[in-house]
Amino acid sequence: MSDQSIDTSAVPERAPAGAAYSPLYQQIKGLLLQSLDRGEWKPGEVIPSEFELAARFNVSQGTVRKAIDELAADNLLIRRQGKGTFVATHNEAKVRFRFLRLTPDDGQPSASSSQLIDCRRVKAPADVARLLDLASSESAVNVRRLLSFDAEPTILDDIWLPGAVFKGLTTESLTRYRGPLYAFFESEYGVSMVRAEEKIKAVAATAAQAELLQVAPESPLLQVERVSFTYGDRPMELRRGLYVTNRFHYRNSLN
Amino acid sequence: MSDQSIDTSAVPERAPAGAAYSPLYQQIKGLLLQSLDRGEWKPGEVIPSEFELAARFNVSQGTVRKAIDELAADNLLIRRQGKGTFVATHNEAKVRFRFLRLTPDDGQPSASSSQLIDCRRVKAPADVARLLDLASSESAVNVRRLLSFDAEPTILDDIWLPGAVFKGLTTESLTRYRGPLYAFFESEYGVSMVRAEEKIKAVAATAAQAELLQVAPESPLLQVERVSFTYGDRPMELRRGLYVTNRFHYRNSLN
DNA sequence: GAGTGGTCTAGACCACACG
DNA sequence: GTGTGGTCTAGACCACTCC
Repeated sequence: MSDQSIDTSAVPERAPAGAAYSPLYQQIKGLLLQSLDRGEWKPGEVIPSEFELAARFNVSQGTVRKAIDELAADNLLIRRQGKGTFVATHNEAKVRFRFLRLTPDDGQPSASSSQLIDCRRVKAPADVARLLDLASSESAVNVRRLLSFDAEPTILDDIWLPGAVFKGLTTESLTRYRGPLYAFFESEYGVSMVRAEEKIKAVAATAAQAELLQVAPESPLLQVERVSFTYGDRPMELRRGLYVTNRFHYRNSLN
Repeated sequence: MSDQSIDTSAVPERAPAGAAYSPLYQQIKGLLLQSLDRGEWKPGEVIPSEFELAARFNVSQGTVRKAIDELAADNLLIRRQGKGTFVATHNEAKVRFRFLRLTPDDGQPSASSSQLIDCRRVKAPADVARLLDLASSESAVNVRRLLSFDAEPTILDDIWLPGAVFKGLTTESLTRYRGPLYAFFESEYGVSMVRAEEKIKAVAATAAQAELLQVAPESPLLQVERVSFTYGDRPMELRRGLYVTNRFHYRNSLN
């Protein structure tokens, strides 16, 4: 239990003159993030107990606790009293609506289905390359799909992924998978989406969009551009969605 | 410094058999919330130091600290190292954009101006009464205004307030005030907005709306319905906004 | 009962603001 | 220097889960 080989200079030095001061628990948080990033513990798995981690890093349990507290607040870890601390995953029911903010105006549940329109591999367009931090010559995967709720077409998604990371992604593998796309990315490509930024506008439907979504051309649609990030704030997905908001709305909480 | 008259049963009992268990720091948080609600400390003021509060409530400083931590995480309090803990206010620069999520597509700043269209006192319509928890016979204040950025009309707001709370509110007092509306509510009516829920849709501009916003009729607009809450989750404002999103977008972060 | 996270305490020391 | 919040520690005990 003692004499771990991790070390990294046992008791981290405090601000070596002129350097940026960083509290111990922040450093521990950084080390935990590294472990998560490199996949030492996979989504859904338990991480070592607080006392184990405290021994590994040569700090007190309370300091580890504070580091984990912050990671749990960011939804990267999930604490379960009596059981342990787990790596967050996009498979849990409570998290399913963390990224999808569109909800029915009345009542809650509705049967959803996804129809794949297209999946191709192309050189990344300039705007996509910029948002995903890709070199202009790199390849990208483009997925287009239509989501329906209660058999009503509601969301038209145009998704872009870095080709270098999502290697084996094909129409076939996508069609076979059941469940949230982000859970698919986790289990198949080890890519965990941790955070996202959205930019929302109101736009008029083009003829092609109107036909797919079964609304009148020029109908107002909610346009949602989302960039999702993995550990280390690396952009990993660009998703441009068009939402029909006749019977649905985008919900948001301001704190 | 000792022998405070607050008491409330010195050391709170732990779960008196079958009762819901509540940690000490949560109870302290509740007491602090009560003090905030009743205005013991006003927005912008310092609250007593952690040690003072610990003495008052007969708990350790660490326990008070955890209670304050949560209130600070909810943006009700603001900690300033070396100075003290302050009651949050809507006057600070960092908080100005906590509720207004509309930002220019490029660049940051822009001159904003507010034009008051209307301010009247009426019996609350059914839908407004329901959202603001008013009896159907109660009065409400309805404010309409047009916000412009760089002299371009951008936001058309339709605001509803409970008449019983906002007694002296008139066109005149509104016009006189400079700064955010929520700061005005704080200083003039002691109403602090603490949290809000928004429902967003894309809609087509009516003729009247189009004229005010100087866009073509049937133009797509972002419709944002916001309900704001004070302490104790009491709804205190209903705001229906229409945003022109040609050069602006609604930004959101998903965690 | 053993192990895990959750609460509470007490005390020491650090970083920061202000007179 | 004094007072405030911020960090870190060590130890005790509670609540929950699983065997």
